[in-house]
Amino acid sequence: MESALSSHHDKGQALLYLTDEQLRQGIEAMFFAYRGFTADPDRILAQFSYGRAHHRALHFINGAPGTTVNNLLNILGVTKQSLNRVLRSLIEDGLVESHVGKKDRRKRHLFLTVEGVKLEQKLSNAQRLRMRSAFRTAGPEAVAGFRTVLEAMMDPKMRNTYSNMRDNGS
Amino acid sequence: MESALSSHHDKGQALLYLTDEQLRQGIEAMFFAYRGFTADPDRILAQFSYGRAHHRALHFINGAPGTTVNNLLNILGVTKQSLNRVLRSLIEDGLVESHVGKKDRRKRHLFLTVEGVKLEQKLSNAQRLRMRSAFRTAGPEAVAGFRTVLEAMMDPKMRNTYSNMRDNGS
DNA sequence: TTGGAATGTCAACAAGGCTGACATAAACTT
DNA sequence: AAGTTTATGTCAGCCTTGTTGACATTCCAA
Repeated sequence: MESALSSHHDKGQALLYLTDEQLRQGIEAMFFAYRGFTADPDRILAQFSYGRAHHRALHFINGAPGTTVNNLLNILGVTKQSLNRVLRSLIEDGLVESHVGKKDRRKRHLFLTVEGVKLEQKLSNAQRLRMRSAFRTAGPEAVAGFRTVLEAMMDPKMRNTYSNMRDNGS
Repeated sequence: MESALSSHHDKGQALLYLTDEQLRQGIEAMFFAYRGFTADPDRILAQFSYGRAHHRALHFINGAPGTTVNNLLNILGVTKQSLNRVLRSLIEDGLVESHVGKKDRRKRHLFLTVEGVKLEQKLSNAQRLRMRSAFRTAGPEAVAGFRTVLEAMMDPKMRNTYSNMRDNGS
C-alpha cells in the first residue's frame, strides 16, 4: 500500500516519518501498547469482579477528592447512567462515599473510603510498575516524546482537561 | 539517555521523570490519547452499525491478506467465539471472504473484498489523519520516543508479534 | 485408525456502553 | 408565592462485545 521508499530506517527520518507505513505502525503500536497498559490492573480487577470502568472512577476520584458526578462525567466521557451503575456498586461495596453538596444540594461530592484508597493503590501500583519499567527502558527523551505525541493525539477538549489536571496536580 | 533539562528545577529530569506524579501523568495521557485515537473511526463505524471489533478485524486482515482465523485470534487476543461473531457479520455483509486452505483444509484464509478494502481505507484514513497531525505537531524526535515507549509497554509476546509485522510490512 | 488440532456453532451470561423516562433540587420568571 | 426551566441524578431496558462451556465437523499426523 505504500511506496518503495520506506524500505529501511534512518534515511532521514525527518522526511520519512509521515508515510502511511509509519502511521500504520503508530496505529498498531497504540493498539498493542494500550492492551499492555491495561493488562495488569485488569487482572486485579477481575479478582474483585470489577472492570475497567470501576478502575477509571477510582482513579479520578482519588485524583480529585470531592469531585462531583458531573465533573467525573466530563472527564470519563460516558453517560451519567453508565457512570451511575459503576458508582453505585462502588458505594454499596464501601469503596466510595457520596456526600450531598452543602452550597448546592443537587450535587454529590465523591470521596474514596479507606478501602477505596487501598484498591486504588493496588491498581495504580501495578500500572505504574509497568509504566516505570517502560519509561526506564526508553529513557527520558523518549518519555518526553511519548508525552508530546499523546497530548497532540487527544481531542482538544480533553487536552485542556488533561493540562489542568497536570498543572493542579504537580 | 542524557538528561533533559526542560523543567524549572535544576535537579535534572533524569532524576525526576520517574516520580509517581510523572507516572500518573503518563497513565492519564494514555487514557485520553487512546480515546482520541479511536474517536474518528468510531464515528464512521457507527454509521455502518459496526463496532471497534469489526475495525480491528478489517485492519489486520488488510495488513495480512490470507491470514488464518487462528492467527487473527492470537493478534486480537479474544476468543474464537467473539471473533467469529464479528467475522460472520463481515462475511455476510460481503466485506470479508473466507477461503478454505488448500494445503490444510481445516484452515480458513481471510481476505477483504473490494467493499471491505473500501471501508478499511475509510477507517484508516480517518485514523491516520489524526495520527499524522499529532506526529507533525510533535516532530520526528518525539515520534521516535513515542514509538520507543509504546513498544516497551507492550506485553513481550505482543512485542514480538508487533516487530514481525513491522519487519515484514516495511 | 485414533488422537489432536483447527474451525464453527449454539447457548448463556456479564460488563459497560447507550437512550428514554422520570424525580428532585435549585434557579429563574412572572 | 407560584410556576417554569435547568441541572443533576436514578431507574429500566437495549446493544455490542467480551467471556465459558458443550459439542460437531473436518482433516492432519503418528
